[in-house]
Amino acid sequence: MSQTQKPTEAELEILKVLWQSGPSTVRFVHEELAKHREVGYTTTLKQMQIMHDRKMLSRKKMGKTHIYTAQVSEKETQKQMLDKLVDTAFQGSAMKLVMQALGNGKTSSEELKEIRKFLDQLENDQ
Amino acid sequence: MSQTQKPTEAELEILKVLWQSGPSTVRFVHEELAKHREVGYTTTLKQMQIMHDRKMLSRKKMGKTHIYTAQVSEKETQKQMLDKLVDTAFQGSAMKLVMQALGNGKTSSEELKEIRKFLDQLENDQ
DNA sequence: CATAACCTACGAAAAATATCGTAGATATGA
DNA sequence: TCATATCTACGATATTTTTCGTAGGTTATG
Repeated sequence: MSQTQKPTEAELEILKVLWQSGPSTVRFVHEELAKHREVGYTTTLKQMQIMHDRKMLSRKKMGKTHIYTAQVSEKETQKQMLDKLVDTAFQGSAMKLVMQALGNGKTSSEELKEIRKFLDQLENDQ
Repeated sequence: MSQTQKPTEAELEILKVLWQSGPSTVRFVHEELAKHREVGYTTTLKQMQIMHDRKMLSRKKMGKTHIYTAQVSEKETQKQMLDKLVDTAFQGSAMKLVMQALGNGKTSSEELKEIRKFLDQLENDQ
């Protein structure tokens, strides 16, 4: 049920691309990464091969290239990272984390409304 | 203004102890860590010495031992880690993160009320 | 067909983290 | 005073993560 392993920094960046854009070639992922930082093509390739070994990515041969697909779910990963953060940095209190997250003023009032609705649902379920 | 560096895994565990218990000796921190996992005393010592070198901890000699104090603030670190998480795993949306954080049903209705109050404040401020 | 433009696989090195052994200093107390 | 316990400092080693060079294959193009 639980995730095999927590992704490293570099792995997460790759997953992020795949989550956003869906199944992709190494080339594509690489170009996305290269927009933000200096990195060699073979670095990205190797990274993705390793992730494939670790079953974090699946792949399928299409002509001469491979199409990679994320095998760890975005939701699961989010949950895992979040739980960990709550535990290590927020002494187990999701509330503290939430307040900190909202406290920077970057969340629009539309989004705040959404959250309110969500709270309503939560309380009804109890 | 911003933090010097993001703490590593092991560093965070040490900081956590110091945040919770205040200025402490290596011995004390070590015993706390050892409650949760196998680790040698000199490992903790070395780790804390390195953190001292990196200015994450200050220290003061008391008799033959040192008393270490966290020099990075809990709030700052939380904020930094959170921002990063929002950015890398939640596509920049604090709302998504918040919902995920609250969605596991572990937050009490008292806490949910608190959050509601907090939302009120936020919206008033706008 | 030759050559350029891609692609993969593989191995290895570099860099960052984490771990621990040993030695020497200082205090404790039998 | 001598043995024991507890610290620190230092240096190495181990482990994990990140990076990239090189070789060899396949496809597209002149």
